Amino acid sequence: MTDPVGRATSPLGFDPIERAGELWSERFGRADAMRVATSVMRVQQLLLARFDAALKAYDITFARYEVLVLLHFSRRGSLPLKVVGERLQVHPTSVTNSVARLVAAGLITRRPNPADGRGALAELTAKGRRVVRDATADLMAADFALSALDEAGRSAVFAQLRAVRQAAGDFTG
Amino acid sequence: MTDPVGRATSPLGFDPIERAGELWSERFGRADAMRVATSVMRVQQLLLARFDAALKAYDITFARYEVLVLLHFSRRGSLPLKVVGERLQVHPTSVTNSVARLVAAGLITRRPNPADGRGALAELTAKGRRVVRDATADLMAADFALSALDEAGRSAVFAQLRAVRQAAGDFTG
DNA sequence: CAAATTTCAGCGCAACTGATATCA
DNA sequence: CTGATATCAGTTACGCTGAAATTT
Repeated sequence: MTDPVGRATSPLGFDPIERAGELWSERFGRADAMRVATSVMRVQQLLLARFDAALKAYDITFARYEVLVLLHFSRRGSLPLKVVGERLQVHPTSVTNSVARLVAAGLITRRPNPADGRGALAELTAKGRRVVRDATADLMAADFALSALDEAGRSAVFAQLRAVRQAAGDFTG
Repeated sequence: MTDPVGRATSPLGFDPIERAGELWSERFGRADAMRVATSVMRVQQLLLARFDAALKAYDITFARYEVLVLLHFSRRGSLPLKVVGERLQVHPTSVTNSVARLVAAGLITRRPNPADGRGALAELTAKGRRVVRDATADLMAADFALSALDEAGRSAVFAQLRAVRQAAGDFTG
């Protein structure tokens, strides 16, 4: 039996990544990069499980929540699907899929883009707007599962990961 | 058209997470937690895409690579499936699946656990050992896609994420 | 007997490929 | 015409649930 975080019911009595790092040093060499990479993988898994659990009350996944937030931020509450894909860095077919499900849930509508006959616009409904606000309040109340980090830690992690993203070509800045 | 990182072909001219943080501050309030959470999600996606691309030469996914590394670290090159699941924090059914595919690829074998008739052992084959070593050399040569981080940055990120993992109940230490 | 280990069938989500329709 | 936008069908990977078989 496991919990929704993909973890055996009883936590390990030691840090598995630290342990892997020790063995890695003995066998392969420097373990610092591997430890960071593995940590990112594991924390992503933990956070996603927490977020999806919190969002279950609104019947949306974290990926769909991100779409709602993006639309909420736009001036008119609507955006071309292309822009959604660019900003959220998701595949066009995934955008199509997310949008279809959000439409089915009554949280957004879609209509042709008057400015470009090829494209479509996704637009928040009143219900969608309520859901973004309520879901966001819940996630913020849970501090995005990051209460273990103080302000300095948050800034540091953000800055370091920003450098990784930039080096990977995510954006030019 | 997108690249395997799920990103539009041309990178954005600004940091989408930083931009989201600004809008978040205006609409919702403190954005520090959201920025860290979103960064972790995005970096995980980037790293995984890089790793999977590097491992494609060996026809394994990163998840399966992790199984091979774990077995390589064990004294006999074999471990009960249960231990594999605990250490890698993956669901029992996912272990079954990974193991089946690694067996099919000739990288491990499985046999009943002599010490516990209920369980099974996964054991590295000679080919599996070669693959772990070669794949590891490739990933280390690529510095796990983390060359943007210096040693202080790596230590900081690891320590901060470790606190998050611990707070989430991943291990007691 | 109850508990542990693993498998199996089936579902959901998301990324990806390749092909296609439509429009700039 | 080309390139861009988006959809659709189909594949794969992986996590999860619920049920079952086997053994402790």
